[in-house]
Amino acid sequence: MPIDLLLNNISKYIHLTEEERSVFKDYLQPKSFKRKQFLMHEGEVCKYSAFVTSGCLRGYTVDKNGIEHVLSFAPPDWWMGDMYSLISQKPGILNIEALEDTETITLSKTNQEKLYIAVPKFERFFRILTENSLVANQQRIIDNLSLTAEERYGLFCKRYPTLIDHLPHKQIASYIGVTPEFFSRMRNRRLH
Amino acid sequence: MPIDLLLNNISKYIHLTEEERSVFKDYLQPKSFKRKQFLMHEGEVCKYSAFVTSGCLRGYTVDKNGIEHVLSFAPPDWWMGDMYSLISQKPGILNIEALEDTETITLSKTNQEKLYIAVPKFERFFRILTENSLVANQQRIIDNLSLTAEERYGLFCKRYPTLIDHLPHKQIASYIGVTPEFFSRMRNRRLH
DNA sequence: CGAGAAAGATGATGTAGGTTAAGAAATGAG
DNA sequence: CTCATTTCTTAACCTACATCATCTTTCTCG
Repeated sequence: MPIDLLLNNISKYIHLTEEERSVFKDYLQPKSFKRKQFLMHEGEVCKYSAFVTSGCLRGYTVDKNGIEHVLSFAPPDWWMGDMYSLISQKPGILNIEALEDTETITLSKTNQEKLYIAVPKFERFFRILTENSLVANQQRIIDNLSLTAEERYGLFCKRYPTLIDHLPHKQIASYIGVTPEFFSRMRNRRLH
Repeated sequence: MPIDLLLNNISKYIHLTEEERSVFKDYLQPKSFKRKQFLMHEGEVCKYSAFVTSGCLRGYTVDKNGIEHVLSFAPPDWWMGDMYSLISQKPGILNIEALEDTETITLSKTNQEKLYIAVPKFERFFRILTENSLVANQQRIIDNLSLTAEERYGLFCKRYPTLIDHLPHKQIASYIGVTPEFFSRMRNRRLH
């Protein structure tokens, strides 16, 4: 059951009673996306966060030259959303697209707020989730400031081994912050 | 009173009773730092977060070539800490230093945990704080991926006008991700 | 399974920003 | 106030990575 993946994930941080679990479930809604389908486009207000149970999502921006920049991937067991738009309820900056057929469990912004009131423990859960995400983002900033592209690629391979042979190279290149051409050259160098 | 700055800050996100406010105060400890004094060095476990009421702090890492990279500044009304170390209680990666004589109100990790239990509302406060911080960090990643150094400098000026004529140029250069030499050239170009 | 599209590789050339070095200006401890 | 230290500027040269163009390989969806 996909929802077990989510409940299991949550149980790492907070303990839920059977009652609370059932309240929580009522607030959720499963959503499926076909490859290349979008969860949201920039300029729209983000209305829910999505927990991936199978497949993979990517969130990216498009710069003034039309070049895409990947902010994050969401393989199974990860949450995805346009954080900025979710919390401000203003038009978002991210495009979120399914890289392959993807199953998610979504929690709408309104239900999330209801959940905080019905089961305050979830304040804690999402606080911890956000803290972890913040730390990962801070580390990425430091990496971007202090490492070469090649070193960042090495780190990516180490940190996300499952993603490496799963994603198109150009997506990884974009996440790391180089062009597909340079990425190709880097990889060739690595194989001596 | 410095603590009013903090209470005022908090009241933007949650409402506290007189009772709760007083519990909160009991968990706090004021700490002063002289210019160039360190709150923590990398490799130490971070034991508290600091809310700045006057002065300014900076958090930075040192790369393998000995070059410093500024992750964040904390002027008055901002929190500072090594998030990674605070939540994991493992040796931290940041050096946190006072850029000038600085007054802070600190909340130890242990008191923060007690606070969550004594006044659960603070789960919400710190969740929101962390969410905002996450959004700012995501934006910085996007900026680093998609803008030139000159554009990032422009943004910095717009977003942190008070910091601009307050901080040594080399610190801003480091935050933006360029060398002091290039920063100097950029600034000259701007003045035509 | 086959055609069209997308992804990847490779070479030639361009450029944003780094490095090194040295002098000028600002700053702060005594 | 002053000298030592740190910060800032300028200039010549260098390199990691981008761009552009072309070709090959791999998908994908009818």
